[in-house]
Amino acid sequence: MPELPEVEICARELSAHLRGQTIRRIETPDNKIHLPRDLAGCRIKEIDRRGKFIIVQLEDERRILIHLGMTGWFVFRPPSKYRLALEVNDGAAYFEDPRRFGKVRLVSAAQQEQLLAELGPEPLAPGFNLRHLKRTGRPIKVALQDQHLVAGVGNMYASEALWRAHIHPKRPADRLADDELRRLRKSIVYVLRKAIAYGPQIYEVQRFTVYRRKGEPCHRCQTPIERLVLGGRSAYFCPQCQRFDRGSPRT
DNA sequence: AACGTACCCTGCCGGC
DNA sequence: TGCCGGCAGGGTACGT
Repeated sequence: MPELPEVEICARELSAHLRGQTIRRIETPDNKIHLPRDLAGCRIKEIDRRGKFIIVQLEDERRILIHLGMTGWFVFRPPSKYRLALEVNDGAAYFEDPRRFGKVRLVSAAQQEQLLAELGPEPLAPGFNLRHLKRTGRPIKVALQDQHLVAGVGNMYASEALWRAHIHPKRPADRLADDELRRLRKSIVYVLRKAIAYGPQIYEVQRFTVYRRKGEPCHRCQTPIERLVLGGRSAYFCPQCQRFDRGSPRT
């Protein structure tokens, strides 16, 4: 499940292969992806990321906005099945996405601005903080995954960051103390940065402390990890380290 | 407005 | 061994 780190790595790889190149041909075998043929001849100026979106900036100020969905990623040699091929003068990028939840669309600069304006702050940008989460009473994990509140955090890194910060996923966001929010902010930045540091190997070297480890021992206290469903999504946590009724961890 | 839920889609897992 | 139902899980659209 691509979240901020995976999307960041994907964007960097795309940049390495496509930046400065001119589009030669676009192929969209998937009937849910539509890109105009006239993109051929257009030069790719820059590739950026905002939240979980990849932004391919074209020379003519149009942008290809890409969301990887759950199973999307790019490869640079033709795979057996792909939803989009972007051929450039020196190479090509192929969009693989078995579950087809990914989205690709061409937008104007103004449309991009409008779409991405609704995203919350970037966790890795300077000045990032979680003070605004005090304005919602939703469970903290649900709030963290709301892209309007924090951009780029999804199910796995939300669980990982909450474990690291000793905070129960169900705690109402508006009842977190200042030091808890501070701890959580640091934990988010830590888990995201660490994942990005893995680089393209991320899918092979991913090591989770709680995510998908139900029943296995907590890395800190050996208590079996538990799973609960929040906002229709799995939350993994250590019932010992992340008490619902106790704000602060024992240090 | 804010929150909960169904849906999209397909690979994979467990049960029989 | 093989089949099959159900689940996971991003975002979004919709109902309350």
